[in-house]
Amino acid sequence: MSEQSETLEKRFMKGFEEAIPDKGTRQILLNAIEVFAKKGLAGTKIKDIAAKAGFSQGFVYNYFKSKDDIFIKIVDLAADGAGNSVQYAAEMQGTPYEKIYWLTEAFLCPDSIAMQHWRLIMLQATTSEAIPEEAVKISKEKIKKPFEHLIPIIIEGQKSGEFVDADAMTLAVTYFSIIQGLGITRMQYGKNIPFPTTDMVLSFLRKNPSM
Amino acid sequence: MSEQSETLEKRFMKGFEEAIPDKGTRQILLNAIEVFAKKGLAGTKIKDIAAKAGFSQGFVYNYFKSKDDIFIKIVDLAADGAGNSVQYAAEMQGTPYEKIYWLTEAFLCPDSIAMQHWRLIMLQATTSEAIPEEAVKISKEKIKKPFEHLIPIIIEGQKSGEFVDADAMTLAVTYFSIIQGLGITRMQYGKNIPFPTTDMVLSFLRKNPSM
DNA sequence: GTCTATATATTGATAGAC
DNA sequence: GTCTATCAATATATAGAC
Repeated sequence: MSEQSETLEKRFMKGFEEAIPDKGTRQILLNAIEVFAKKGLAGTKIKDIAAKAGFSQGFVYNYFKSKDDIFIKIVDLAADGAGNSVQYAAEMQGTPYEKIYWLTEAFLCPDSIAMQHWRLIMLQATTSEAIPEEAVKISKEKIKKPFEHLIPIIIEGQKSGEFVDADAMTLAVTYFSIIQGLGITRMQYGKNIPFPTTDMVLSFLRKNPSM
Repeated sequence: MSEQSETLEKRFMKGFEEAIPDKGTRQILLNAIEVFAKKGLAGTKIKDIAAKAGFSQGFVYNYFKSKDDIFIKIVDLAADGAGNSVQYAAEMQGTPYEKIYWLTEAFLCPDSIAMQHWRLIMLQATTSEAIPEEAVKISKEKIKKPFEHLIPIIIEGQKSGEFVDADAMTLAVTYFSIIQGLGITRMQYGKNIPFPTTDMVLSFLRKNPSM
């Protein structure tokens, strides 16, 4: 499991470095992700980000023209990351269940703190009203991609008889909702809380769950 | 379903009126709940709350001594509300599955916008670092009650053979995580998104799901 | 009771020093 | 390149007017 989710982490970081060539910009973004996730957009002060990145407050403005700008960029990257993860799973070798199993473990891996941070930021972008319009627009647009890649996997599993015959979109919504909820629980209570097995998480999807 | 969840709503409001006898204080709190849920603590300005409640900005300070104070009070009420809901389900007549079925419908009822607002505020209280210490303390303390009331239901269902034989605490964590995730999805996409049936939501819990 | 006006503090963003 | 100093804007909380 850890080997596989390292692959996903690496994939994330590789895409990140390609999208953001400049090292200083990356340094600010990486630190801003964590602060935004923990304090929210309005609760985050430029000083917090700067301090965490090891810069002075004013220096941040050499890289970004505003706090909103940093946030929008992160929402953009996070939305891409979610879509790419599912696409990666869709293109794997294996049965539909194996693909979703792998994806689930990658999403919920307790060592992928970064993944939970991305998700909390996407959560703000989709539930908060105190968010720049462009961030809302981006997240609405890019949220489609995970669904577009997950639904074919679900349909394939239904054809092979592995998965229940409910509406595929409903199952996809359910899947991402459950992932979201469990991811938040991970953030709240950390590593050592009783946590369901991946098989248990996915039992809503399977015709004959093995448990 | 709607009849039953009205009961839960009524229960919420009744407890609320008992806890907050003063009408003006309630008026501010009820409006603050919605604004805090949508904008977060830091993103909410006293002016927003005052405007929504139909007061001037300064007038709010006749009822509360600070913004943090309002937030802390709401966290306290929300945490109680969650615990009371599960307690109410535990004390119902019926099989364990019927109790959890009813609770799930009450939690996820698309007309209970208030319920989703409480949950978003509890989410802030448990994931954000930009939150008054007392709110954190209260939520940590009161989060135990829902578990204390849910676990006996689960164990009862396991004894009767309705539920799977996994660790009861793990099942409870899974249950609340799923509720949390689905509740957020409801907030994000509203009423008209494809949504799982309650039976589907609870299939992780049942030995022989009927679907 | 409720509002208006204001003092005080915080912070986002700029510009100039080193 | 990076920081310090500062301006301008916004918000909290208070206090006094009606």
